[in-house]
Amino acid sequence: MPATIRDVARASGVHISTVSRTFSAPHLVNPETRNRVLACAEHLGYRPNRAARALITGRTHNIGLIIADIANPFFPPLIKAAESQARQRDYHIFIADTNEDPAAEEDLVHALAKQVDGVLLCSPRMSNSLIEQLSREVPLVVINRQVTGLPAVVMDVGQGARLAVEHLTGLGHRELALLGGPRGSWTNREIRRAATAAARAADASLTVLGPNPPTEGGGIAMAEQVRRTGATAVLAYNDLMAIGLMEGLDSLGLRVPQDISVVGIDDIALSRLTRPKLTTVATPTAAAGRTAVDMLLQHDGSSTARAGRGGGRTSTADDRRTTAQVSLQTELVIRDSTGVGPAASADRPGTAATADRPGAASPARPGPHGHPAPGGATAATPESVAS
Amino acid sequence: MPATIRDVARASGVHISTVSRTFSAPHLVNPETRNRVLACAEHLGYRPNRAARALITGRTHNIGLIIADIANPFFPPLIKAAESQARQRDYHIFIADTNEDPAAEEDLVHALAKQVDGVLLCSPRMSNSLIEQLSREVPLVVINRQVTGLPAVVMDVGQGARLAVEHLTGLGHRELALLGGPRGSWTNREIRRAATAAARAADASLTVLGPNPPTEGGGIAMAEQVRRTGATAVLAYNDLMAIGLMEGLDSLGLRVPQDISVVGIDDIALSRLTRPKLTTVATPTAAAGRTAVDMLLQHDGSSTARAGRGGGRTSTADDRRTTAQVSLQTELVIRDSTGVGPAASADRPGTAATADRPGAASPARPGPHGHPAPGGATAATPESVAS
DNA sequence: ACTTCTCCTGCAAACCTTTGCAGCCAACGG
DNA sequence: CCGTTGGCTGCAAAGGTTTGCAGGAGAAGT
Repeated sequence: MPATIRDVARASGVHISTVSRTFSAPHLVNPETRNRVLACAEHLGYRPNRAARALITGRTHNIGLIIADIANPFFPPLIKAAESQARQRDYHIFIADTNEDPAAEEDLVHALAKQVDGVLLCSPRMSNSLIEQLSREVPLVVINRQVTGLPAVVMDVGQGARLAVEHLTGLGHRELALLGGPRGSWTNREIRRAATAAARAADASLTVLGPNPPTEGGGIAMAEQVRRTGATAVLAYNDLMAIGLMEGLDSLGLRVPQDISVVGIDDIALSRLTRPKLTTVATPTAAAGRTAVDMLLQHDGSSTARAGRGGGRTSTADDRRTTAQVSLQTELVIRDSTGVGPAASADRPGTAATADRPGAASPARPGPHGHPAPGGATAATPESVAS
Repeated sequence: MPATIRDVARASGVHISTVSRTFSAPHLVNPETRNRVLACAEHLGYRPNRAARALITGRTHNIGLIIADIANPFFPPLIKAAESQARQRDYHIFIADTNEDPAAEEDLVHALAKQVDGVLLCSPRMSNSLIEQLSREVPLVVINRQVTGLPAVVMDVGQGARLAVEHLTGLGHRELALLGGPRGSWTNREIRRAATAAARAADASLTVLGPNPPTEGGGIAMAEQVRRTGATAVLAYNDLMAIGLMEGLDSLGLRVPQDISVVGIDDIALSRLTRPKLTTVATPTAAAGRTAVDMLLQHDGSSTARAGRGGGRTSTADDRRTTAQVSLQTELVIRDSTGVGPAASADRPGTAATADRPGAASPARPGPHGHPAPGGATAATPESVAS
């Protein structure tokens, strides 16, 4: 039913190869002929069959995008940007949601491998070894993690976490908590390392809690534990958890930011809409999506466009040919969920760096539970410095 | 580099056609041979090349999914469900974001047409005529709109809007406002029709405002106008607008729900997280995604699975072969953004159905603007009953 | 023993393009 | 006038798979 190259050839009285060239190498065909062919093609509604083309050229003009969880509001802006960038370069995007299920992920990549020219992998929990194996099957670009030998685009959450901690200590907080994310996440490790370092540099203590599921529920569930640490400020693995935490703190009778400050990471759209509005570390998700497709596509020659967008980029490696790592800067956006710490309101006896009684700093309504913190605030765990 | 059918044939000492049959028609090949072939294939890591297969069978096992705006939180759950359902049936999903740009949409469909077996269209503003033209090029299922002759899955927002209005009038509100969505949206028309009818039935007045962009910003911007209508309760086209509206009302000094009640539509995840939590009409987006791929796939024989999921479904048409319309039920979820209306607190003089002075019902702090409403609250516009 | 049937397998065409190679023609230099 | 060049076009192979058709082997029926 749909017109093929042969129909066009017949209609315009030339050989199919001429029609083919009209589309894929226009300079090789006489302008007059070309116009005639073009006219016929237009008239017949002809579009080259990409599958057939792929069969012979080996290039499908498709990109796979594997996402851990589409419904996580962190991802849609990334997807959107990747799709847009891809389309602009005449590529289409296959999308796949793995539901964080490693088995599904492997199947997926295999199934996709033949149909795409490359895959963008955005799946924090997948094992490194599997990724390496996969990368032998199809060009891969990983997002928000680092795998030796593979091109990657990461967001510099370490820097962001440092900024956040500095912001907090600057406000006078000495007892910090870090609401950790899922085990095995590169981002999580990065945040933890940077946060502990920054806390130590500011002579503040930092309790790290986790691992936790990176969801609103994960935040809600940890509210009680956070309170027990006695921290007056907490940095969460992502905005979703931060928001859940605020929710949980609220039902414990703790006010944000008066009693406790909360900062998230990601700056998802939602964070502007909570009350109080969430202070958070903005990650350039859209830029990451664009950059990732650029990296994938620059590898295969075809596209000559030089990657030049997404400001604030720091190329960490040689731009030669392979395994570039692009790190995108983050920034702290201060809204209403952070406020001055206890040290600012009164210069109490006892140096700030030592652990006080939990809750002593906050004049919160008592709340239903009155337990003292079991072990007091623990010091930062410095052993995680090695990547 | 990747193993082809020929490699497997050579390795297992059979003809390629036997290998082919081993995968696509196993019952035609001797079990013994089959196992040998399977073993070789496994060993070589062979996977049938879907492009080559598509070339000859004409079936790509791909589905296109065209979305107006991926970043709109309404869509991700739909995408996720569609992707999952598709994969379960051994289909992959091409995703495309049109940015609400009609020109992009057309290109997209054309480009996709050859690469997919069908397209799910989720793009409220696209013109009907274009859709019809497209449907001649590739099987289409439209979501949340109705195009004569095309299979569709819609969410029954009309019913939801009715429920919402009844909820509001039941609380004693007599002055309602409807914060309309974008022009040309089927959903918008449906809501409007049902809401006006329900308001009339309850003898309440309803002012419809719009069209507006279906975003948070659209809601914020309309806060002042909403207040001018004097309405004590408002139904918004979607949750995003409702949330924006609450934001705007707040900065006007109006409290929700004490001064004014707000209800949204969609029940996006965000709505559980705002303060106050948003009362809203829950639409079964995930079920819609699943159902849509089922409809698309049941058309082409191959899959024999009977569509039987997504409870609460009402089939509006014959299940014969073509142009079925599936309507999914919605339900009202009552949270904290709606409260009793002024009629409940004091039985003022003047029948409820007539327009009072705007703001008279609310003891709000004055706020910066003191204009009386220009035309007072207008009556419902009944001319939009025809679809 | 001969036909008929069933089961399995091989053959080759077909799907729609791309692309290296060769051929044609006109123009041009000598 | 001949040889060369350059611009354009046709030819045919190739890419990986499916599938109608035919053939072969053995079993079953007569």
